[in-house]
Order: sequence, then structure tokens, then C-alpha cells
Amino acid sequence: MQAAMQVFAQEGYEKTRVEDIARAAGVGKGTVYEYFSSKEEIFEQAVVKGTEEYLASLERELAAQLSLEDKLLAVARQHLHFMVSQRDVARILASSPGLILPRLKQLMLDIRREIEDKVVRVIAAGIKGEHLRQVDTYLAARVFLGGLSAVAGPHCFQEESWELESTAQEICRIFLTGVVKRQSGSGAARFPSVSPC
Amino acid sequence: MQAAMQVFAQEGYEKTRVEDIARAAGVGKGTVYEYFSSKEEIFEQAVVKGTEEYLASLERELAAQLSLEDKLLAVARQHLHFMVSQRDVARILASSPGLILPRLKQLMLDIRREIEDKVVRVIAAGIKGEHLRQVDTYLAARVFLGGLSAVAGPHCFQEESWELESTAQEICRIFLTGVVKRQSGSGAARFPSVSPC
Amino acid sequence: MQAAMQVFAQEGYEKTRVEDIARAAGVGKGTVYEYFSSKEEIFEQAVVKGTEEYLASLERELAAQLSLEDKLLAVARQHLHFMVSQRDVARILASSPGLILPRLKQLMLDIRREIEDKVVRVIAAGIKGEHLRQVDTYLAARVFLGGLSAVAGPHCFQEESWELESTAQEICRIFLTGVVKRQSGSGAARFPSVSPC
Amino acid sequence: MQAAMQVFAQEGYEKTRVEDIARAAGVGKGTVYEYFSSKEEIFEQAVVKGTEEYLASLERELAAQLSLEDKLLAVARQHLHFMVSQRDVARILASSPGLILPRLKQLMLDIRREIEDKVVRVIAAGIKGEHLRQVDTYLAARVFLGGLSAVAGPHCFQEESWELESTAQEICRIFLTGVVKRQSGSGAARFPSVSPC
DNA sequence: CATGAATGAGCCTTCATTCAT
DNA sequence: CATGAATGAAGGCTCATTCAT
Repeated sequence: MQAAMQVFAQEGYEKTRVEDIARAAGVGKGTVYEYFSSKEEIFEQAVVKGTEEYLASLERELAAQLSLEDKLLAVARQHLHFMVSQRDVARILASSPGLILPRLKQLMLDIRREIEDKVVRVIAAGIKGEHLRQVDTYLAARVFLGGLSAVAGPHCFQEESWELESTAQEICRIFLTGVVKRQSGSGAARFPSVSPC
Repeated sequence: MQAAMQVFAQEGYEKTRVEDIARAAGVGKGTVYEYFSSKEEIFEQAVVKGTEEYLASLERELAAQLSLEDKLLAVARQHLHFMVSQRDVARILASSPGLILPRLKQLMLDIRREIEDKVVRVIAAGIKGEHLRQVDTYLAARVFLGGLSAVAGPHCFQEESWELESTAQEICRIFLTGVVKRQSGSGAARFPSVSPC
Repeated sequence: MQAAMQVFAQEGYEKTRVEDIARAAGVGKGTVYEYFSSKEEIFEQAVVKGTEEYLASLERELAAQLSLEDKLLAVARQHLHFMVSQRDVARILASSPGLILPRLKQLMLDIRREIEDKVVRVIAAGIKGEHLRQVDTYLAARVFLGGLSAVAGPHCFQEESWELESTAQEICRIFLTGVVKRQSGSGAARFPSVSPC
Repeated sequence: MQAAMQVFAQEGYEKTRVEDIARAAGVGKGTVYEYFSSKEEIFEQAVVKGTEEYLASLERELAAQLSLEDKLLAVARQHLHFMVSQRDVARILASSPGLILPRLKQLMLDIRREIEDKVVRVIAAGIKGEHLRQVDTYLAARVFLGGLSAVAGPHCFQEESWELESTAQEICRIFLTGVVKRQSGSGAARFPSVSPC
């Protein structure tokens, strides 16, 4: 239910009243219970529904024959796109998992883990192919996804606006080669002291 | 109030009952209202109190004469340390800002922004000093902090365990120079296609 | 409606949902309202319908030329048979009259009173014919019917099983001549003290 | 809670609203939940509380060294007294056990059974002492108690008025020696046919 | 100053009843 | 004529807040 996702995203699980969802959907309160057996179930289905398309797209893209770079770029695009197009669900997923009902917490952790695992596999392949150095795959995956979420977050929460494609590219670039300026000749004394700021 | 922070972190704002806080603090329910005028105020003060030490430490460290690398390292250490030692508050801050009372939402956004700005300034200095390439400072700051939070998050929420110092170093390294393996000679054809995974 | 009586008996008036009745009857929920204007009316008609056959049979039997004993036996048989065969309705009638809607309360009291009156008339005739001693007819009638109901009740509610004919005879015998052992010679000192039990 | 018993007795379990109980008790709705955890528990405690005095009195009386007749008389007095003085609880107990929540049903059946067993023991002792003929003890006990309840019932439900002591005596007399007129000489042709009524 | 009993607004959920199809 | 989706009033229960002790 589109209406449910919006209201949940706007108000959060606890503050959302079933009556609000009903009104948002343009139906009576009782009608909601014709389709869902409880408020918890509405939430669960809203999350599952809102996530599955994203997960499916991700799966599809990563199955293709792509370079490491393009795979990360695909993840970045999909993730940013998900957070923009499904901002309601993304907002829900972003809420700390500790803060809601146990059953739902598990559901959300599972989804996060599923995404994480996909990235882990891409990175692991990169390491195996000797394109990446020996990083902790889980740590790296989290850094990558965390970076993406942190960039998209303000968009979701504060209506900032940005350009998706260039953002995705820049985040990938940071993740792959860092922010340091490639100094032509040397690797020496790369990080001299900077003045206090 | 230490007690309040713990309970809020454990249960979330909505699920926390004032009586729980009182019991955790070892006082009567009425006594809580001697010191705070409402549940919302308890929450607010708990967040402010739990954050201010972190913010102060950060301020202090960044005021010192340090290399860019060391400054980022300091941020990483402080941030990870904050998320571990004040996991209660961190957990609260991590909950999506849209999900709580409007007044508190602003408070939390302000805090995030304050941290973000510090990192932005470090990065801006790095760019000015030509140590970093021309990245969008806010984007980079968010990627950095998002990476940190994403790595520490599972620790807060799921009791994972890890070693702080090495984690901080690795995240800084990824942020600065990326995950790509430095190939001695060339920069050419750096990311060949990898097989599907 | 047979279905209604069964459901009412199974679940009680309050717990029965109109939808249950509809399903039990194999029709749609709306269809029920084609034949009855409200839940209360369904209940009323179910009780009336379930009772009228019993009342008619009783009427018929008592109209016959029978001895006092046989009339009571007829009442006993009919009452027990009613409580077994129409256990659904009996169960409904057994629920305390104070516990349901005012209008239905009156209906049920009327039915009870009707049965009671029949027994009262039998007893009154017995007294007039000097076969029975001068007992309060209403009191005696209630004792008789109360005894019958109390014996049959556990059958209705707890699935006990017993033989109707012998039970009817024994209850009549108790009512007519009591449980005391007829001591051949004397009526003296009939109830000596017994030890505590 | 006196108030609860009254309201339950007046309205029945289902129709009683917790708010009614609260109002009857002169307190707020929430206050009720300070002392009981649920509506069901209020009911349970009301029944237990209202019954225990009756059960205790019965126990005490039957423990005494009394003749069979006096014991039954004691039961009759206590039972009638209970139904008058605790008419609220009696009314609750009288409601058909099938009609309420399973847990409460069992509670009520247990109480009934406890009373029944006491009478069964009295009767069994009477049979053993050869004062009573070989009747089915459970059947007899139910007839006796059913008679008592049926007589007292209308008092509870319809405000009839009667004299307890003489009623108790008459019911015992019927139970012990029946309603038949003791004809001096003979037992022959005791129940001649009576005309239709 | 500390307390916790009392309060009642508010929310999830049920279900008798209606009515468009 | 039959249906069942839609409805909203009503009730059980929670909990932030107050206030008499």
C-alpha cells in the first residue's frame, strides 16, 4: 500500500496511527483490516514490497558480465535510485533497527545483510582478481554502502537535490582510488601537516 | 541522566516508558518530573549530554597541529569511540531523523551537521593544500562519516566486536587512497571486466 | 435457522459473529440481513423456533388422560429430551436471563414461566386429588424442573452421557417419594445423626 | 471488588465495560488496571472472592456432627443464603458455562463441582448408613442443588421475595420424602390417573 | 523534596450493519 | 435476490502526567 509507506516514512512506525494510513489511502479504518491483520503486518509488507524491486534490480545487474568498476557503479546507482524513488521505504530502513518490534528488526537486518553480501561478493572477486588490495571485505562493503546512504540520506530527509549519476560516479571513485591527489612522481611525504582548522 | 540514555537506546523513544527511566535511575516516577518537565525534554537532554563530550573532544583534537591524515584518523577514532562508548546515544542519533518529534529532529540534524562541518573543513584544507583532489567537500565528508557509522553500526546494534584502532586506520586508508591495488607501473586498463558473481 | 442456533449455542450470544452464522448457513453475510433485521432478531427467532416444538409436545402429552406419575414422567422425558436434542437452545436458555438484552430476557422468562405453569397445574391437580400433600405448587414445580435441568446440564455442557429413560424415572421417583429408604415398620427417628464426612 | 461484581451481575461479562466497573467503583478507568491486569482477571477474582465465603461456610457446617437431615438442611440454608446475599455472584455462576472464556468456564465448573462433591458425600454417607436408598449419588446431588437453585433463581433475577428458612425446610423435605401424600395404610395404587389439565 | 496512586486521552482492533454491484 | 467490501462506533488496554501525602 503506497499510502502506508508514505505515512510510515513521514511519521515513523510508532507515531503512525492506523487511522492515518486509512485516511491517506482514502478508505475507512476498518477497511485497512480487510487487507492486513495488524499494524505490524502493514509495516512488514510495506518494507518487503518497497525493497524487493531494488533487490531484484541489483541481482539482475550484478549477474551481468561487468568490470569491477561497473559493478560498483551499478550498486551505487541502484542504491541512490532506491533511496530517491523509494525514499519512504529507505527512510524506514534507515531508522535504527533497535527501535522497533523484534520481528521487524530481524526483517530489516536481513534485508541490509542481503545487500551487504552482494557488495561483499563483488569486492571479494576484485581481490581474487588482484584488482583490489587485501581489504576486509565486510568492512569495505559497509564503508561503501554507508557512504552511499550518508550521501543520499539528506536528500531523503531534507529535500536536498543532486544529480544521481555524477554522485554515483564520485562515490565509486572515492571508494576505489580515494580522495588523495595523485602526485605525479612520488609517494613520498604524501600527507604533510596541515594547519589547524 | 545516564539511566535515561540507556533506556532510550535500548527501547527507542516511543517504546520507552517514563516509569522505566525512573526505575533505571532508582527513583520514583514522580521524581523524574522534578527534574524534567516532559518525556521529550528528557530525551533532548540525554542526546545533548551524550553528544557534547564527543563534540568537545573532536574540537580539541582538530585544533591541534596535525597532518591531514592524522586529523582524519582522529575523527575516525573519536567517531568510532563515540559509537562504542556512547552506543546508547549513537543508536538514538542513528534513528532516522524523520521518525521523531519535530523539535528533536532539528536538534539531531544540528548535531550531525556540526560534525559534518568539522570534517568538511578538514577536507577543504586538504584540497587547498593540494593534498586532495577537487572533491565536493560535503559529499566527501558524508562518505567518510557514513562509512564510519556503517562500520560501527553493527557493533552497536548486534554486539559484534572489533578492534578500534585498526578499523579507524583502514577506513581512513580507504577514504584517502581507495581499495584499488596500486599497480606499480601503469594506470592503464585498471579495471578489467570481472566474471559475474 | 438451524445454523444460527448451533453457532449461538456453541459460542454464546455475544461471542457469535453474524459472519459465523452466515458461513454456517452457507450463505453470504448480507443474505442474513435479507431474512433478519438484526442479530438480536436472529437470536430471538432461534430461541422461539427451538422451543416451540418442545412446548407443543409438552402440551400434547399433558392433554392426555394420564396418571399424575405419568404426567410428571412425560414432563421429565420431554425436558430431558429437549435438553439433549435441542442442546443448542437449552444452552441458550440456561444462560442467566440477566445476562442478555432486555427484550430477550423477557422472552426467555416467558418461556420458562410457560413450562413452569404446566408443571404447576399438574401438581395442583395432584394436590386437589389428594395424591400430593399441600406443597407450594410453584416451589415444587421449580424443584422438579430445576432438578431436571441440573441433571441434564452437564450433559449439554460437558458431553457427559447417560440413559434418558431411567434418568427420567429416577428423578420423578425422587420428586414423588424422596430419597429416604422406606423403613418397613416405623416413621420414628428417621434421620439419626451421622458422623461428619 | 464489590463494584465489579455488581456490574458483572447486572450486565453479564460481555456487556460489562471496564469503564462501567470503574465508574461504579468511583475511580478512573486506568485505576482499575492498577489492581487487575485484565477484564478477565477482574471477573475471575470477583467470582473466587464471592464464592469462597460460601464454600468455607459449607465446609465448616458439614464438618460438624449432624444428622443427615440437618446436613442437607445446612446445605439448603447456605445455598439459598448465598444466592440471596451474593446474588451478584450467584447470577454470574448461573450463566451457562459454555458462554464465556475457556479459562473462566473451567473456574466456574470447578466451583460447581466442589459444591456438588460435598453433597455427594453427604448422600453417600446416608446410603452407607442405610438411611437412604440406593440412588445415584451424583444424580441425587444434582437434583437437590438444581432444585435449590431453581427456587432461588427467580428471587435473584426478578426480585421475588420469600422466606429462607421455611423454603430450605420444604425443599429438603421434598428431596427426602417427596411430594406424595403419605397415605396411612397402603402403598397400593398410589398414583391414579388424573384428569387432563 | 520524593513518591506512586490516580487519571483519562488515545490507539489498535473487532464486528454489526449497509449498499453498490 | 445474493453478496461481501467498506465502514465507523465501541471497547480493552497503555502510559504520560498530575498531585495529595
